[in-house]
Amino acid sequence: MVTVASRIRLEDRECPLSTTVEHVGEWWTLLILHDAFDGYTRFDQFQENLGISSSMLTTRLKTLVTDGLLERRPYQTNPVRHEYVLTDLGRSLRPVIVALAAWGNSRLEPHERSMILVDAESGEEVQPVVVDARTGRRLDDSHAYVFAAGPAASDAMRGRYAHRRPVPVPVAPTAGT
Amino acid sequence: MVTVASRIRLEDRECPLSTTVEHVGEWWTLLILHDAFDGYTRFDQFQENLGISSSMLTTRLKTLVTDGLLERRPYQTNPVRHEYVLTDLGRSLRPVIVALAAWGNSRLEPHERSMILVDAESGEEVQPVVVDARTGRRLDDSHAYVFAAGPAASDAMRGRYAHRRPVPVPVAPTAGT
DNA sequence: CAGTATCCTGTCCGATACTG
DNA sequence: CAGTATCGGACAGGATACTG
Repeated sequence: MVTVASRIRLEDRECPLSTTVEHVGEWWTLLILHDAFDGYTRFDQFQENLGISSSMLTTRLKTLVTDGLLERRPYQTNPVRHEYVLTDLGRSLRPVIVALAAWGNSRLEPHERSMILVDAESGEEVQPVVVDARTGRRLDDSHAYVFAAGPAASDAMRGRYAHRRPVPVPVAPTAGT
Repeated sequence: MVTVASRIRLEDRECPLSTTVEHVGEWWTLLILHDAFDGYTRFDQFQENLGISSSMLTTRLKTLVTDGLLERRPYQTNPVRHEYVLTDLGRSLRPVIVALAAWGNSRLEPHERSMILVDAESGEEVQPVVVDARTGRRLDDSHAYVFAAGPAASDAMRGRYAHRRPVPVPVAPTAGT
């Protein structure tokens, strides 16, 4: 019953991963959001920063507004002009963007990084990591945390996690390749 | 000169966000990775869990192996059979998956969640948040942290962050919609 | 400046059929 | 069981042209 219903039918999936991907799955969506986090609000700013075609930008902005991630509001009235600002919901995606960017950076030496996250006051680079809010422990790649069926899990989802064997995450013996 | 070169040319982008999206941008890629984190390693397991077509699964697995996120290795030899296990690089994507799933869950009441991340021993649900590893402070939607040009930033990237105005993240006055 | 409309291409993806 | 090969549809996205 989702309106857009992207190419694979994710509506009938209950995985929260799919839910998120459904909203930010299009490449440009993420990049536009990133622009928004950088303080940009206007059509031409997005267009210039991203090099996106105007037609695509129109489409993506509409989706973002429809999804409630951006709010479109007039900022002048003679010829009416709109700007696009993050909603609370949109802002809540920040950790996702940060995590995504952090992974990209993690594959580079510090001096190779072209975009970093910094403390707004000190200007010092921050190291984004994902932790458990209660314990502060890193979730990283440790085996200490696993996905599991939640309260609202369907039978299918429960079946998925029925396997739960002793070895949670099989890994390749050596590094990559 | 990237081999796959997905539809929009991301190779010429230096944004770490784009880099990540280039690797996990395809819907199935993320979901396959998620399966791998859940301990699944075999073709038919992926296929059954995800409901993906075999041809697509083949393609995606190949990409994942090529990208160094999964390793394909034989687990039996009479008829040779392969399994797909996470490499170190692949495992390093876990925080990204977790962050993505966490956002999906954040939009639901706890009792509505069908998939959660739990402590493997206690079984207690964990609350994934993104923090600065050095200070432990949450990166959330606060204005305390902003993206900035890194050491390797191109002129374009520097230009992008030259604006840095007093208000880092414009927000909608009220909540959403 | 801030878009909309139209055409076109690439490719993601499912469906189906086939193989050792 | 673990895939490969091929077909076709849907749609993201670029390019271009047009509007107030």
